[in-house]
Amino acid sequence: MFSNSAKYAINAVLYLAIHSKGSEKILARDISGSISVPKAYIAKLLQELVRHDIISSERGPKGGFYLTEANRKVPMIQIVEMIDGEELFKSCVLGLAHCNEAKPCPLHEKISPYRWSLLTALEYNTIQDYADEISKNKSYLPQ
Amino acid sequence: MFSNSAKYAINAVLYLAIHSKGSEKILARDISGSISVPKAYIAKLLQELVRHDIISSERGPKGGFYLTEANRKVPMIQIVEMIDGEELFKSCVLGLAHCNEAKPCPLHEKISPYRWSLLTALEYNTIQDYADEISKNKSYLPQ
DNA sequence: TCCTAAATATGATTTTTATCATGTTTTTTA
DNA sequence: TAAAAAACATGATAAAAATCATATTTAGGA
Ligand code: FES
Ligand code: FES
Repeated sequence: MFSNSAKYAINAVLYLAIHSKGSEKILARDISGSISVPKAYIAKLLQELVRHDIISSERGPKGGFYLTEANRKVPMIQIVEMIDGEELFKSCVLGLAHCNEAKPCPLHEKISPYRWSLLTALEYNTIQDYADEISKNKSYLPQ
Repeated sequence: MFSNSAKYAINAVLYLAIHSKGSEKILARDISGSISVPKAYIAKLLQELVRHDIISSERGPKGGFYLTEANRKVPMIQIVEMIDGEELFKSCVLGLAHCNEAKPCPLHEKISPYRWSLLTALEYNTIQDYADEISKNKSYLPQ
């Protein structure tokens, strides 16, 4: 479904959302440990998330990663699309040029309503929305 | 979702189901051309499908690939599992040890209906079922 | 101002997946 | 019984994804 990188990025961002209150900063090292992804790997992903304005960072001692209010309002889909691209939900599961209502592949009818609802769930729910669910123990993070 | 190999295999098998009536055999070369996958690549996949009793073949001149009645009754899921493995539908999309109803990850609720729809569509429908839909122009194959 | 701790930039390596190639076996047919 | 046409087996190469490494820049604090 998602690439490893996309999974890791989602985990990292949600970890941040839950653990960095206000301007409290979290180190790449700590995120790495908590979500069990090698530091060098997650660091690279975090840097790209910063470049795309999905999370925020500060360098130097006392630096680290954190989320602004604006960051918290970013829809989840942006994390996925940053890494796996926009085609993920738009391409046909069997390889038709584009998923096509008019000339559907054999699996289209069975899956597209559910696929569409997944897409909208990622489009209309923000990082904060998902973090809230975790805080309320309605869902859990890996580890 | 599926690997390229799995997509190709599904396409190849459905092509076979539609074009090989009875004991009529289809060449790897023809399948390759029709579904736009390099011959050497699809040939390798076809051979593995034969080894798993999902399709049938005969060597030599007048040889080729075809489907027995038994082959036509094989559920689609077998093609996918042969190639992408059984974990595809059982593993958590965010990396929890296993997809878990009791302790779900933040995306579980959103994604489960999609995955479930895909899984059941593949488990409860046979190769022939899908071929019939295509023959009745209710769905189409790539290209 | 200098040292240190952090992110950042960049690129190298490894692993996996996708693709290509080539020789071997089987079977039909002349 | 020889030639040809097909699948089959095996492995080589290429491309992409995942992982690791290292030098640079920035900012805080002594
Ligand atoms: S998923 Fe194949 S056409 Fe929509
Ligand atoms: S728990 Fe993550 S997909 Fe079910």
